[in-house]
Amino acid sequence: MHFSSKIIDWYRANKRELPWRNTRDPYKIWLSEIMLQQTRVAQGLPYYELFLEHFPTVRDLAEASEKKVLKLWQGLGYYSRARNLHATARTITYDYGEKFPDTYPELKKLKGVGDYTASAIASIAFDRPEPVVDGNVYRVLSRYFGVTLPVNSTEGMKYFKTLAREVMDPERAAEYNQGLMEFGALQCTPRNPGCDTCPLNNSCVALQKDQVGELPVKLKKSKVRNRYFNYLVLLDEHGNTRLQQREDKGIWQQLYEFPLVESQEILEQESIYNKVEETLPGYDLSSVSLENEEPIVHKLSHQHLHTRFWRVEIPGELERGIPLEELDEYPVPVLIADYIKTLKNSYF
DNA sequence: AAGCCGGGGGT
DNA sequence: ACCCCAGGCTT
Repeated sequence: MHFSSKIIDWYRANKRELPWRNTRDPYKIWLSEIMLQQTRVAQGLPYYELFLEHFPTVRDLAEASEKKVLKLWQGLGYYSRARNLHATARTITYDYGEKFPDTYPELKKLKGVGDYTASAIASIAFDRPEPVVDGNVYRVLSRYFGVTLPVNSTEGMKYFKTLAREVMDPERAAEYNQGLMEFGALQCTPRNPGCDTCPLNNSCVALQKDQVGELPVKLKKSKVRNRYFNYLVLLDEHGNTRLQQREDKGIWQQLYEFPLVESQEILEQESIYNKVEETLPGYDLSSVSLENEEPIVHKLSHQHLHTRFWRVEIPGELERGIPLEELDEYPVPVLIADYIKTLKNSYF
């Protein structure tokens, strides 16, 4: 039996029941694909349900504020996905008459829709014979066909895309694509793959050559950068604090955080005092207290953020203050959300 | 081609 | 500590 047929048979017997598999609505397919970029099904699933509750149609999403979209996205990471999702919802609604494009090249023009996602929507929602190549597919194909080309090199990406197209079943693209990805997620896993029970174990090149553990080949990984964050948590006598919005570069664009002092190394208390003096001239520094002596290390995939929170008690009423009760309306990074929880516990 | 962009879970 | 996840965008 052929590769694609075995994948589809395996899929029919082993597939998970997932909400976006019970629909051909391109809006829902698109939403699920954006959310699942670099994200596990288990992590993305609750967000998918949440978004459909708040935005049943693409128009509902288009008419929402970016702040609300980011708030609902909070915790899922890679926030440019949320901003692009919102922008594309508006494009579909206001420029495309609420109708999704149904071909690969047209889909790929949408913000946040790259090669993978355009292929996924074209095949799953519209039955186009477009092969998808995601992290699962790289792994399965490199092992089964014994391909040692680095999957994240330009040459490798072209090769695997071509290979995926050659071995796909164009008549059953939707099922084949989803089956191949599901197979990678559940059977041909990164570590401890289920080769013993694999329906392809009599023809898998990597298994025959004992190279399952070495495939797929990937090019290096970038180094982790250390950063030192000091957040000034202003608190006035009315229980107001202050947030500021992060700008158009770097991490957490458009999300909110407390006023930030960043430094190359861990700051001495003296330096923080100086910063407070600059910000609030004549301020009584005896009301500044360090919340956590041991920095909280918030780990992103490419940065470690060594973070201290300083509580700054403000006499009277703060300008541009936000009541603590309203803090949860603001989209914030997980690092800030976690601190806000403890802040509220200590305050109330 | 390389770097950047989150957060969580598995090993 | 390191790897991976239904990748895409910018430089």
